[in-house]
Amino acid sequence: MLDMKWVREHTDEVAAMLLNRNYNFPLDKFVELDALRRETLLEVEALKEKRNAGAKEVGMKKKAGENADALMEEMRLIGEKVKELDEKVAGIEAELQDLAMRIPNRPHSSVPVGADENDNVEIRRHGTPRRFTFEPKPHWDLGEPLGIMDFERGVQLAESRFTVLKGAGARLERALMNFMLDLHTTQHGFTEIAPPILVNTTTMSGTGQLPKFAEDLYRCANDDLWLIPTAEVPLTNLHAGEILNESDLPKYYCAFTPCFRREAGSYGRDMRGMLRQHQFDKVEMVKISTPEKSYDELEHMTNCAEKVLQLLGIPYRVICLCTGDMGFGAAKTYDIEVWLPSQNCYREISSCSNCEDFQARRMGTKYRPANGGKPRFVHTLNGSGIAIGRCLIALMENYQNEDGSITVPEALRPYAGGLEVVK
RNA sequence: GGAGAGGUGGCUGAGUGGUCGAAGGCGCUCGCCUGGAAAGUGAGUGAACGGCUUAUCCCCGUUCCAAGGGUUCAAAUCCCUUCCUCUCCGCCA
Repeated sequence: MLDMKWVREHTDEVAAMLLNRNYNFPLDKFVELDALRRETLLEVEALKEKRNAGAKEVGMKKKAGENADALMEEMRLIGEKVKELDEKVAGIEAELQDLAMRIPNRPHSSVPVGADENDNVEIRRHGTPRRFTFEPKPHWDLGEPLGIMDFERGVQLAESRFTVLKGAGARLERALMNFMLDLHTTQHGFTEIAPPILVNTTTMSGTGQLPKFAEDLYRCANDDLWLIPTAEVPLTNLHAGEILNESDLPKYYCAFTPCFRREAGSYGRDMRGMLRQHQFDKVEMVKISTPEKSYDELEHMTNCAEKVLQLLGIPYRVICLCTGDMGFGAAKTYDIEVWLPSQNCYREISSCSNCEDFQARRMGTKYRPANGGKPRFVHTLNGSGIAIGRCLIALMENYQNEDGSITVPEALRPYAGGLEVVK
């Protein structure tokens, strides 16, 4: 959520920002409603002031043994008017709040302006895609013969976009999880968290998944609970409603969790294999920072995600998303894309974003500056560190051998019981 | 799920209809005291929204004692609903 005052005083800038993001938003209605809110508030507050003074006077008269009937009647009438106006204000505020929650974050000035993914800017590449002496297979043609991936049974147990991992497939999934968690906790200073995977509506709204993106989420119909689409949600909300001390910052959290996404609107895309699943595992990183440090923290967090791929020896590139391709709550986003030989292109495996104070304002997370000033909103960052399912795919495809076996990267072997080759 | 107790400021803890944003204590900030520190001592110490304003300073107003609703001229205090915590019982990985 943006600062309402700022929006009010910078409507031109907001309109331009919405345009850059390809966003359709009724800004005129918002401005109009905001003015009406203040106007009505002024009216009702004046009446309340009168009523408060009157009530006090009634008290004093009664104590003095005087008759206060006329005054009480007058205050009763004011009370009725107040109630009426209070309801009006509440209605306006609810509508205004709902609108405000649907305005996307403002991109940082360093973000390239562009319409879609074609305007994203490549920042750097690492590793050289391997030159195969044979035709590299897609992961589904590797996984099924090896007996480590079962797509049919995934569908049978749930529906399409679910996969069963078996034997070495499941083992590698678990190895990757432990490898990434150990790296981030022991080398990068993150505190490991095991959070709830079901969260309530307030939590889901804090990070911006609600109210706008309910269609993308799985919901528990009998409870006010939703399945998380990423551990960003519980991790970032860990300090919702709190005022932290500056000395407590920055906070580094990471967690392994399954993630659940309905993938509404992606019918037909990446239907084969397990590139795009309704359920997938991920190690997520979250940072809570002061505004001054948040962009340095973004660079560092992106490096932490890259380190995973570097150690596994998988080629990747880092791109900076343009204004039109960025997510709702992000002010700046780096995507990390891994090389997939079967597709002959780079595919997203991690997304690292600085949300600045966008989520903090929704959650109510502030910090008290060390110099004792007023509490300020923190900046929040999140990044995949990294998506495990896609990492498994990338590993399989990049490390495949001509006979269909897969060499396990050395860095992973200690986590896979010494397994060197899956065959 | 059943029975009971309770949810007040950064913490602790008073407050059962009126001048209570809320006593006392702790903590914190500033000052005094001290060679310095402790102890002692004096003062201060919440947030949101709106108005005023060059100003996120002041000042003024409104709101906030788990959340939402109700009663009343007036609610932290009375009533209802929900949520949460604790104790006991039941159930359970």
